[in-house]
Amino acid sequence: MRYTIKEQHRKVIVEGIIDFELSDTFECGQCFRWNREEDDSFTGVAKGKLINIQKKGKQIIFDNTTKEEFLNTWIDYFDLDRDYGRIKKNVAQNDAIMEKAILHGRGIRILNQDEWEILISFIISSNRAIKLIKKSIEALCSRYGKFIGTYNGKKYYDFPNPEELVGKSIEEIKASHTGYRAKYIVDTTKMIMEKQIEIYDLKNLSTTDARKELLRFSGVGPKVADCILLFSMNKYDAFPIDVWVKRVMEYFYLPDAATLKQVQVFAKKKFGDYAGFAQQYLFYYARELGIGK
DNA sequence: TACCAGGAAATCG
DNA sequence: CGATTTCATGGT
Repeated sequence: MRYTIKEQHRKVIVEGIIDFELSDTFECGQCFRWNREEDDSFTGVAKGKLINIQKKGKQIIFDNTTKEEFLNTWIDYFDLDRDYGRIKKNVAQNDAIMEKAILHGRGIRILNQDEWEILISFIISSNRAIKLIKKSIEALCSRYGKFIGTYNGKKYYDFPNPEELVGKSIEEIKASHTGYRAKYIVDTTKMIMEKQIEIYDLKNLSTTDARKELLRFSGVGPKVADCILLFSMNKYDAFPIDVWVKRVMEYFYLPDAATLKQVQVFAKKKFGDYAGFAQQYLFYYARELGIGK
């Protein structure tokens, strides 16, 4: 797929990107640090950079960046060189339910996010509402992350790296409203600093082996491990099962009160190597439908 | 007020 | 082993 790229005054204007909608991509549950502005653009920090993105007709405008950064960083981060048309065709098969879910989330792209940030973010996510997860992560960033810049009068901070978190007490971490997960964050940060697990090498392992390693971290269980694999390691056969996905699978495909194992086996058989994409379409669709409330 | 939230760890049988 | 209970905390 080819697009045209123009640069002017710290703005990069791109035409020709298909299968990419900002709200679908930023609100399908894979990320926590992108926020909608009043003009329906989105502002966020990723890769240590602060940008704002807006869609205007056929154009997508990346503000506060350069053409070089777009080519070197944002194409990869937004997964823009992947053919989502082919993915959607494969996931949809002849399933009317999946076709509806895909239509609703037609503009989803699975971001290539930082392993460490996703590790800590999803440890924080366990058993909490998304609004509160975002609140905790922002508190951690503004407290311990580097100041990146200001946009629309709002200050932005990078996600703190392991060096910036290590040595903080459980009580200090708790000040970011993490509750009992503070201990998991402290312990996991220590494991990273001691190089007990090389988080940035795990993507070179098979999904099964990388998952096994992730499960050694404090606060990482099956669901969080699958999120890390899918959202930061290109492991698209991972299928994270949270309360929403479990409910939507029970609603459409399986008996009520299905076990996690049943859901997992069914998803692997039905979606195979594309399970992660299917999961995102289903999660986003389930939340749209409000299934289970 | 009671219940629930993108679950995991500890404990039980 | 698999199944059940406990764990902070804020929103509704």
